[in-house]
Amino acid sequence: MKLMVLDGNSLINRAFYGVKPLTASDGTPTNAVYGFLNILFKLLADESPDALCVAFDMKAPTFRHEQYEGYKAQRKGMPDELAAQMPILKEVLDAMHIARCERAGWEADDLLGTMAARAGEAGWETVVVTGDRDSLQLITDRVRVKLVSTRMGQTTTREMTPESFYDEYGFEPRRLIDLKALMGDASDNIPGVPGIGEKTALDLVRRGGTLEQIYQNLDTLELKPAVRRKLTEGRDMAFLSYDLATIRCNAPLDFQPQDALMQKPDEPRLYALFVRLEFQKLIDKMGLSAQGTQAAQRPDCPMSMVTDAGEAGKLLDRLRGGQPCVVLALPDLAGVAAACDGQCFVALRDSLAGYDDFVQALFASDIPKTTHDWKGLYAQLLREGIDGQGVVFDTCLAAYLLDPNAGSYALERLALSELGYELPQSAKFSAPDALSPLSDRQAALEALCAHTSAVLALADRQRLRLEELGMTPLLLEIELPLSPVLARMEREGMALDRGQLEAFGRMLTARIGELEQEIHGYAGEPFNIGSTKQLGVILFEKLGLRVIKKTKTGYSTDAEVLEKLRGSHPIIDCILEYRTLTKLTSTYVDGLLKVLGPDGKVHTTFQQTVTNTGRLSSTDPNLQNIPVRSELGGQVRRCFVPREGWVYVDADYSQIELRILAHIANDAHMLAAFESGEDIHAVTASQVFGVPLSEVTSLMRRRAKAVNFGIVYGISAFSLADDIGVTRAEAQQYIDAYLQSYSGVRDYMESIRKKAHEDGYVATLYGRRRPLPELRSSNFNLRSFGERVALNMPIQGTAADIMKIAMIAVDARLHREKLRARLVLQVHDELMVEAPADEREAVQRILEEEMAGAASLRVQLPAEASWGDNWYDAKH
DNA sequence: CCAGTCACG
DNA sequence: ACGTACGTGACTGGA
Repeated sequence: MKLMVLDGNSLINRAFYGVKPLTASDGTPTNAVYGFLNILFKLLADESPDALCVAFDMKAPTFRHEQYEGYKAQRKGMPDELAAQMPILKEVLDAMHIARCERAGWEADDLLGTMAARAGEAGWETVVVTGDRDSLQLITDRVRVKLVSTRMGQTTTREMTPESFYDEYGFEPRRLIDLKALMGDASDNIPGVPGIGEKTALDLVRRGGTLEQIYQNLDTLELKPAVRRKLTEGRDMAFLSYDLATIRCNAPLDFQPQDALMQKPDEPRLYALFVRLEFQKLIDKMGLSAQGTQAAQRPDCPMSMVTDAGEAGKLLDRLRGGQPCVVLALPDLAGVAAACDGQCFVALRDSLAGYDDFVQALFASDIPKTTHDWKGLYAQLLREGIDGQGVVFDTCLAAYLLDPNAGSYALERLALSELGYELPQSAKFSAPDALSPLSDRQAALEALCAHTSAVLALADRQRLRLEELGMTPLLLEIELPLSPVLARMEREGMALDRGQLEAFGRMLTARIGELEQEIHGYAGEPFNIGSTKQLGVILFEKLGLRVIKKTKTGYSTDAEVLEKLRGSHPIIDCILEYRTLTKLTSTYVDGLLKVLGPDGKVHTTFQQTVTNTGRLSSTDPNLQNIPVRSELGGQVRRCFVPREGWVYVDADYSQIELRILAHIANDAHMLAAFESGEDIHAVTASQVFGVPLSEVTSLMRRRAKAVNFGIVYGISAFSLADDIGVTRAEAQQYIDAYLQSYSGVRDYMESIRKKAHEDGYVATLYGRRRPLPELRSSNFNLRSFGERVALNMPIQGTAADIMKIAMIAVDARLHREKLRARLVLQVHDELMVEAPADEREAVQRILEEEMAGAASLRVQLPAEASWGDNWYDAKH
């Protein structure tokens, strides 16, 4: 039988510092509880113990060792955000029916030791879980200790047994007490022997054994005189420290391991708790539901079926000019639901004569409508040949604007977190067979109505919030009008020359085969080159190459490492080429062929609610990362071809991010540099290196370019040095010189940091926000990350806003001028249009004008258009 | 399902 | 003294 005991304080501490700040909507911090539970679930999965108990420290009314008053007196109090989560964790554990253990005046590790001892007497084995190395002294044949550490949300546990302990320390676990008695422990306020540090203490314990023995043999042990003197003088301290360091296994517990047997959780109670804490992932994972709880009641929403043309007409009249109604559609537009005034009307294609007319009148009109995922609905309408209009609000886009960090905007989730009630799964009505005669049609329609009315309630709340935050224009003038543009781009797609791509693939495959032979030859054995684990063994163990960098799981073999190993073995060049080629085949050749449709085109999906900065992203396939930087990679772009007689017209912004930085920082020098039309990196080089523009070398320019990038990303000397291969001091000099020249940028960097700390968020020129809970973290790394983001997001985000404005304008102008040309792609600072050859010049002009004209800043935002018969040529 | 790697801006 | 650049998505191998 197996007992698992957890050090609650230690683990929640690790979780708090290791998991990025999370709060429920009401501001309750939840990250530590969340992190703790994740650790707990992982442990349960790994160990499946028969019994489980979590121990907590409890402050003693008086100090435990009054002889030494300093003890624990100065241990730093925990931060408020952590303290607030302790009672929550205990509540969760209670709801999970997990035993807890605390005793006034006893620390968690004493309780762990005591429980482990009792379990041992009862013939059980014990797994002690903690983040604290002190507990390693508890290790015996029956007691293992798992050491947990968490960083950046990743939890790693290391298991320590008597053997592994000995391997690491060179003595038995119990001797850890003697070690600490000698060297002390600042974090636990154990004084130790003054003047004895880790090195000496380790040596003493390895050679001398217990503290007792060391002092008995003080005269015979071979010791430096100074050490002998310190030991003699520090004798009292040593024995006091020994007591302090000893985990006491005699806490007054009447504990038997059977008392802590695993039990089923109180599901309704746990569900309610998790809803309050907004732990949707855990709710899903544990399959919890509201059964029997009093979650907020979903308001009733009476459903009426629209079954004849007369009713349909009356409904349309009622909707015209009224408050915006919520519209949701079934797959293939098999039915639509429209909700207003707490009522839900449903029309189905198979039960309403004149359904198509009704749908047309509803959607291709200015009847004011609210949607949830307007891009998706617009695409559905397009497939039916309807040009959707009149959408004045979208709860999915609004939720994204209100919290771009949230990750998912599924209605079920939003209803739970914003409205406090549970919604039936949308699969109930959106599954392919939801309306088939075999299914519960009534249930499906009721679920649809429930969703519709949730959108109605959600929209009311979001409207106010957006207004308060000044983001209404962002929704109404940018995101909402962009959705149809994106939907049409996706539908348009881009044609691929299948034959050419396949031929390229065959060429790559042939070469990959050769390389594989060669690599296996060098290695002296066949192995899987794609496995970093196997590759690491070959390179660093068999061939004995230098280890440059490690990952948390083993040797690093990334391109940067291999680049440094170049020349030390011919296998390296082969591996680099192998990597490049396999990447090309698997991701680009095979990957694109896999999603190439029967129409000979790939149709990407533009994600409008994914990034934290306001950019778009592209999936299935991702067309925003098609190779361009390498010659060979360019072959893939050559396979993207417009239809016969058409061309691709491509335009990109020149240095949009640096220009936006110049504007936001209002930096006179940088503005002047752009005004002059000179090459910005060269100008920067001239400033940083203090040479006339004409004497800037290509090396200087390259370094200055890296500085410019660094500034936009929230620079540090360390990373810059790493990037351009100079010393850290040199990199710092460059940065200093840069900030001296561009003092406006320097001031901006200072003021945006300050403002971000004060406000807890940053924003773009157009008011798009990114909350930065990281800035309130007591974790240095997280906080630094927050500060870099604070610098970068306004720049990257403003560029994204401007590009979106340009897309809407380009699209509108192509239509207005009755051109056949259509937008097909956006790659952050680049737009591509497919145009009939005779529209080419007009389209070039439109792209350049609308992109440059999308914003008026203190700098121009020039865009340059070019064209070609394939994507590669269009860009050059 | 995660880690490592690498493609893009 | 910390450990480092911002934003994405797809593929592979291996728990």
